[in-house]
Order: sequence, then C-alpha cells, then structure tokens
Amino acid sequence: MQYWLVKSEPGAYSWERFKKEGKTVWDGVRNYQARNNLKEMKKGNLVLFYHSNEGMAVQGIAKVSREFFQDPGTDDARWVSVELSYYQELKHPVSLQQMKADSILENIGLIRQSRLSVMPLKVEEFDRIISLGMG
DNA sequence: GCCAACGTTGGC
DNA sequence: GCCAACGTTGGC
Repeated sequence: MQYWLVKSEPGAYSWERFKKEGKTVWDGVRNYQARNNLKEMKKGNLVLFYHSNEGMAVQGIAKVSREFFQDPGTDDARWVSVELSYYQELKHPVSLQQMKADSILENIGLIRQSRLSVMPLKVEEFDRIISLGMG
C-alpha cells in the first residue's frame, strides 16, 4: 500500500466542499514531479488532504477511486488527473506547525519541498499524522 | 505584502 | 547547453 499527500488552497477547493461532494477529479496539476506522482497512484491508496496558505493543516483522508486519465481541463496529453473519494475526516486537523515540531515528520516532503503539490508519504509518516489527528 | 524556493522560458 | 529573467507557490 502506498500513501500520498495532496495540497489544495481552501479558497480554490476546500476539504469541506470535498466532504460534501463525496468525490472529485483532481485536475489542474501542471508540474512534472507532481504529475508523475499522480500516475503512480493505485486504486484504493489513501491520500491525505492538506490545506495550503490558509488553515495550513491536514484535514482528512481521501481514497483513490480511479487511476490516472487525461486531465479533462486540457487537451495537452502531458497532464493527467485521478479521481479521489471521501474516506475519513480527522478529529483534529494536524497543523504544519505540529508536523514541523514532530521528530517523525520534520523531514516530510511537505516541509522539505514546500512547492510540490502531490507527494508520496512513508507509512510511518502517514501513521504518525493519523495518530496525531485522531488522538 | 513580502520573499525564498524553484520551475519554466527564451536568448545566446 | 547555459543561464538570466520571470512567474508561481506557499509560508510567514
């Protein structure tokens, strides 16, 4: 099982909206590294949903419900999307500050490479965020 | 609002 | 192929 983290500015697409809609096409990724990560996602993989810029925190968990396909927002064959479905909400959002202060999470991709919007997580990183968010 | 990090573009 | 200029992201 592979674990992931995706970022969204809540003003552009929020966790609240995702929760209400139940699923969404994750489109608009225009960065090769992020695109490569989208292509690696397998159906059933779990994906943390992080709010950037405002309310900077992991909000909840999504599940990959459809593997990559052409991004419907463009005809350019380089760019792909996946479909994500609502899975579970964290009891307490896990803030960037909390992650920076945590010895397991201090070297997470989110902190090391702050501009990447789709990234893999190690199992122990995923588990640590869940335990902080559900504890 | 500022700025660091970093990806992209285009001239040479 | 190099690199300066420029644009974007995202934390503060």
